[in-house]
Amino acid sequence: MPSYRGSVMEGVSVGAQSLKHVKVREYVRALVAGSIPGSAAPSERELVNLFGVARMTVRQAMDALVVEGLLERIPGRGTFVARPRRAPTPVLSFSEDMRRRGMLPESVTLLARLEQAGPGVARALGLTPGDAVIHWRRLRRADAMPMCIEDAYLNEILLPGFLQSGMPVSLYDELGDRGMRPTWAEDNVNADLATEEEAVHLEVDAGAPVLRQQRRAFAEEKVVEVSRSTFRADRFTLRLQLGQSE
Amino acid sequence: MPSYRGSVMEGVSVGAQSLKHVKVREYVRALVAGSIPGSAAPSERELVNLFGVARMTVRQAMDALVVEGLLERIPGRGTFVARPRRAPTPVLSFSEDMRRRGMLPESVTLLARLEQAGPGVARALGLTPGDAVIHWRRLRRADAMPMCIEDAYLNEILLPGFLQSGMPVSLYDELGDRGMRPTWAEDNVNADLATEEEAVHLEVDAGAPVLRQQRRAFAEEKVVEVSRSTFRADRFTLRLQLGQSE
DNA sequence: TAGTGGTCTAGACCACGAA
DNA sequence: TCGTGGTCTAGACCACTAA
Repeated sequence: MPSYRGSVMEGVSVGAQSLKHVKVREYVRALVAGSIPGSAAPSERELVNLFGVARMTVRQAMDALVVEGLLERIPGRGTFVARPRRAPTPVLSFSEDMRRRGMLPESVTLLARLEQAGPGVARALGLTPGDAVIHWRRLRRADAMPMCIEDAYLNEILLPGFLQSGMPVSLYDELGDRGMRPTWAEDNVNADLATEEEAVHLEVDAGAPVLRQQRRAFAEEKVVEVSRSTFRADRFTLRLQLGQSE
Repeated sequence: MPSYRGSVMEGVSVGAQSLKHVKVREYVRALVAGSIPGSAAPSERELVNLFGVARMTVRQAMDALVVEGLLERIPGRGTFVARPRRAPTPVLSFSEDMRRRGMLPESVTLLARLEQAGPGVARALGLTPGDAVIHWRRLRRADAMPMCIEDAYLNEILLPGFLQSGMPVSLYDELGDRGMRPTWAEDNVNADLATEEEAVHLEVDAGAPVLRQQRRAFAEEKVVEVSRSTFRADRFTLRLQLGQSE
C-alpha cells in the first residue's frame, strides 16, 4: 500500500528496501517462501528484536502478508504459513490454457488484416462502427489436433504497428509487453452445431457439437480484445473455478 | 480480523460495538453506505477527535475498509468511497441465476431418492462407492419454458432428513439454512447433442445442441453438491466474469 | 508461567496535494 | 501554508495457548 517514503531512515542490517515495514515484510516473505503450510513464521517480538523496530511496524508488515494470504495468525499460538488460497479462474489465452493442460499449442493464421468495425464489434470494443480494428483469425491446434477457430478483434488505436510487426506467438504475451495484459474478462459461452466452414477447419462433420466462447478482455478499464472462439466439443471442456478468493 | 476483546473499554458516544476500531469501522461503514464512489470519507484526524481514540486505532479501522474495497486512500488528498470492485462469477443456483436474468424460475422434481453412489459420484463427493447419496433430478423452467435438466447428488451424511423434510424450492437456500451454502465451485462445461430422453423433457429435437455443466460445489472445504446440468443451447448462454477481484 | 497475537495510546516527522 | 495520508516509536494491558 505505501506509495512514497516514510520518515526516519537509518539502515538495518537485514534486507535492502527503503521502508522499514517493507524490509520486514520482504524478509519474512523470503523466509517462508516454499515453506509448507502450517510451519511457523517468526513471532512479532522476534522480528522487533531482529530489526530493531517498533512492534506496530512489524505488525504492519505482517498484516500485509496476512491480507495477501501468505500468513495466518492464530491468537495465543503464533503466526503460520497459510494454505494457499483458492483463486477464481484467471484470464488465460488459448496457448496458456493448453500448456496448463499439458498440451502443445500451435496456431495457423487464417486471416490478419485491418477492417472497419461492424456494429457488434464496435460496441464491444467501445468504438464507433467503421473505426479501424485488427481482425485476426487463427486455427488453434493442441498436440497437433485441430481444437478451435478463434476470431480476435483488437482496437487498432491501442496497438500501433501491431499488424506490421509480425504476428506474435501469443497474443496475451504481446499485449503484456505493451503493458496491456488482460486481467479481467467477460465471457459468454454456449453450445452450437459446427457450420460447414468450421467443420472443414476443425476436421469434424458439419453439425458436430461445438462450444462457442465470446470474450471481452480488459486491461485496466480498457477493452483490449474482443474474440469469438469455436471449440470442438469432443476435445475441449471448459474448466472453471467460481467463487470468492477468500 | 479481531477475534476477541481488547483492553481498555470506556464506551464512546457514537456506535455500539465492543472494540474501538470496530466502532470506528462500523461508524464509517454506515456513514458511507450508499454514498456515490468518489465522495469523501471522514479524515483520520476527524475520527480521532470524534471518537477520542489514537490515530493508529482509526487507521486500523480504515485499513479494514480499504482491504474490503469500500474505501480508497489518496495520499495528500484524503480517503474516498471506492468504485465497487469487479467480482468474479459467484456460485449461483439455477433459481438465483434465472432471477438475475429477470426470469421466473420453476422446477419440477422428476426423481428424488436415496441411492448408492457410483464410482464417479463417490469420487466427486469424496465418498466410497456404495455410500448413500441423495439423487435429485429436476426439470428447470424459466418463464414457463423448459431450460435445463439437472441431476444433483448430495452427501446424505451431511444432510440428515433432507429427503423427508420435503424438497426445498432452492437447494442453495436450503443448504444455506444448514450453514452449508456453497461459496466455491469447480465447473466443467462442454457442448453436446441432446439425447432422446433429454429432448422429450427439454421439448427440442433429439440431436439439438445442449450445454452440459458439471459442478462440484464446496462449503468451507467440504463438497456439498455434485451436479450435472443440461441446458437448451438456444435458450441459455453461460455468463462468466474471469480474473482477480483486485 | 511464559510466550503469542490483539488492542491501544500519544505523540512524531515526512511527502504530497490544493489553495 | 495547511490538511491529508504514510510511516514510526516505545511503551502498555488483555486474552489465549501450551508447557
